[in-house]
Amino acid sequence: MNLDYDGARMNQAWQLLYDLMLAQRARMPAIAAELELSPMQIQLLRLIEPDRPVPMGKAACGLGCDASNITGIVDRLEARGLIERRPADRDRRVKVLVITRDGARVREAILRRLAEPPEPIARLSPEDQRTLAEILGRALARPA
Amino acid sequence: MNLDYDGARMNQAWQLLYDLMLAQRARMPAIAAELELSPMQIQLLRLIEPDRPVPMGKAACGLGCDASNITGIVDRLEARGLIERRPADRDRRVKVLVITRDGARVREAILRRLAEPPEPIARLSPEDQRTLAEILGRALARPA
DNA sequence: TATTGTTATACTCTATAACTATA
DNA sequence: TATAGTTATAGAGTATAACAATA
Repeated sequence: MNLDYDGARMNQAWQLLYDLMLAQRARMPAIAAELELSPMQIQLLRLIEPDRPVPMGKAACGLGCDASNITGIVDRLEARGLIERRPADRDRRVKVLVITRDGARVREAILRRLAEPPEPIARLSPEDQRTLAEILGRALARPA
Repeated sequence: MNLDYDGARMNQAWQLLYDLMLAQRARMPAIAAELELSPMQIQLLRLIEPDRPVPMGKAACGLGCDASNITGIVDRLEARGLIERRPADRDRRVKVLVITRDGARVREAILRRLAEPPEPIARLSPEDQRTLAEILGRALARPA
């Protein structure tokens, strides 16, 4: 696709990354469907490590959605027995999310599935993969 | 976040890319809000170049959604005068989407906004950016 | 018969605002 | 008062199935 505008051009590395991201984004609904979960449910399960309770506020932040949304997402996962709400010890306003044994199994499947690199990346030579990891490591090393 | 599972490890380049994608994905709703459009509406406008009619079926394919969804997305953009439906010449079942003059202006703003690389990429040295573009170019060159 | 786009339906995600129970 | 989570509401995206017009 032509992404020119007014004669200027998108930073080339960024444009390629953007294309890759679009391709990957298209993969997500399919992965979600395989696991019989929605993309947001997958994202949330990914966030909750076993024996690492996550306050709902943190979960909303991690999913980049409003606090009012997390309620429904948690409702649906809890209804399926994959996570549980528990009152926090010190602050009784807070509820923490804990992954159940069933949830942990589903989470393993999610991580396993997401760990598969998409075709374009998997195809790269070992050298290119190493260089890519180095550069991206530098890019992400210094949090803005 | 720890993405280990069963002792194995996500391909490192892919893991970094994935993190970068999550960060970028979080940027989208904000960009959409700026332009007073939804993410899908932005995606569709991006797809329709001026004087390049796009059949609705192609649009659905480009957006990676079902044919039944494109109807509503087009409805909302058409209601705002940004695109138009027109019957196709040869096959009267087909409708093509054309961007209006107003739509083209909004599209320019979208492309301009999306062209800004996210912080982590923008910070990279020119050499790293060049190398990154080379590697990603190789990755995407050979369509699977 | 097959295909394109639409409609009807049902569910998920989304933000805003008002509410509750705590702090 | 301020904060964490909930509820109510309204809008947008999602897939499935049934449908009309056309091929």
